[in-house]
Amino acid sequence: MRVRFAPSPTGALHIGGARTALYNWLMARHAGGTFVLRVEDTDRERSTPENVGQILDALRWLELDFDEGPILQSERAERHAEVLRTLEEGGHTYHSTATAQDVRAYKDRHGAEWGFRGEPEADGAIRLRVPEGATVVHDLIRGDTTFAHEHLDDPVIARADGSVLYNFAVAVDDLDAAITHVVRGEDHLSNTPKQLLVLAALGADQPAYAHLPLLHGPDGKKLSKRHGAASVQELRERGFLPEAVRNYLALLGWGDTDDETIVSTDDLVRRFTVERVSRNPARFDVDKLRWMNGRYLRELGEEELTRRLEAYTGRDGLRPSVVIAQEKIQTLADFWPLAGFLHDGPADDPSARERWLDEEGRAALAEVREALATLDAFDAPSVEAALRGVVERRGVKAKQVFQPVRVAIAGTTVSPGIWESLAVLGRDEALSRIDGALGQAVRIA
RNA sequence: GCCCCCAUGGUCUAGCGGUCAUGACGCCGCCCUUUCACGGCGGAGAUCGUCGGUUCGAAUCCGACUGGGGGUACCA
Repeated sequence: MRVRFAPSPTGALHIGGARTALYNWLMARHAGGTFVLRVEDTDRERSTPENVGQILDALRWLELDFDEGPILQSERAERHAEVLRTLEEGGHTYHSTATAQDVRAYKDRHGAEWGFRGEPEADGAIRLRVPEGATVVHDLIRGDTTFAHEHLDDPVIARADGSVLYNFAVAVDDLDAAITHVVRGEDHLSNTPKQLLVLAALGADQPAYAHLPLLHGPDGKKLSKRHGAASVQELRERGFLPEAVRNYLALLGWGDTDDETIVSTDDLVRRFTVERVSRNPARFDVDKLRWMNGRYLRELGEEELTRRLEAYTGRDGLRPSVVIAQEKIQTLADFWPLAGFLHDGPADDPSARERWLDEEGRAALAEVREALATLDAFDAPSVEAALRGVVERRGVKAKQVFQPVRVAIAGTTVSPGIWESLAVLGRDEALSRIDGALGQAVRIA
């Protein structure tokens, strides 16, 4: 099996493209085949080297390694010209100066359902002669789809200057790369007969096809940069893990008879078959990805999670705070807002201070300060015992004591466990923050 | 307009002629509990887009319609 991923570098790699890449990669790894990367950069206006770099970057981050390529379509111009000549010599093409308007006029005359047939001219663009009959696309996901040739326009396969167009180039490139399975988005289904016609004119065998349903945004509209985390780049910035993204994307449009939702990449490779890909378009649901990402995050283990968090935040010495914060975050991006106070001091949340550092709260806080100052060991169990002692002595609800302490050291009402946090801070820092809160609160009051 | 694809709770998905229609996210409740989470338990939520047909029996097969999507470029 030889499959390929053939993005056009007209922007960042979006999750739709990422999923297509993933499915191709899974197929190749499942079958022990070859995964080829080809860059379709023949769009002279929109393709840029920076975009090519972005795509390679995205694939690297997703850990979808390719075995051959990247093949640049733009570097195959000579070969394309050669094949074009073969087609001309075989009488499969003709020159035509007919424009889009001419095609429309033709349909006005003959009926909208009839494909355009031009008259051969001395020069102009090159059109492929569509023969009589029909072309059947045998799709691994959708079954057979028949396209009657009479509805198909004679497609332009090369410009007047000889530069070739997409439907011609893909066919030739897939043929030359000996691609056995063409797996791509459903937006290509309607163009497949044109490519099949090129192959037929060349007398070549056709590869197997599989057209994946398209991905939509959360609002059901087409996915774009405007809607949610649409690009791979953005997913990375928002703190998602590549392994979670692979799992999520694999299940977005593919299902097993098995009910498992968390499926490791190894298992995906083992179980994935393109025949089981769904025919329905799917919506990208960030909430489900977040949930899944949290699952993966916690499975990483403290050491590895710390490594990733340090790489993500660019900070060192995070291990202790990672340990106490890990069960409360779903993405790498969630970490700092939750646990940053352990490193950079309390956050500033006036409404939290107002709510918890009132007279009552300050009194509790002062008593906590006493208890903590005289503690022998300053570890989580000891701190907990001390705080609970204060609760008991004051005869109040636990939160009447704990929340003021939380606000004092974190600045907000949301944080990791309170005694774990105190222990991570250490006695000196903890007392100093409590003192700070007491002083500050007094000034406010 | 023309050609093509698709249709199971809000979202993803199982189902392949006979099930109380599966599981997950999300949502609600309870438990756990120092906040928020995590975890556990339970719940609400689907006339299987509509209509017709085939059949003793249709989510499952056929057709029409409706809705959504894609293509229709000298873009990819």
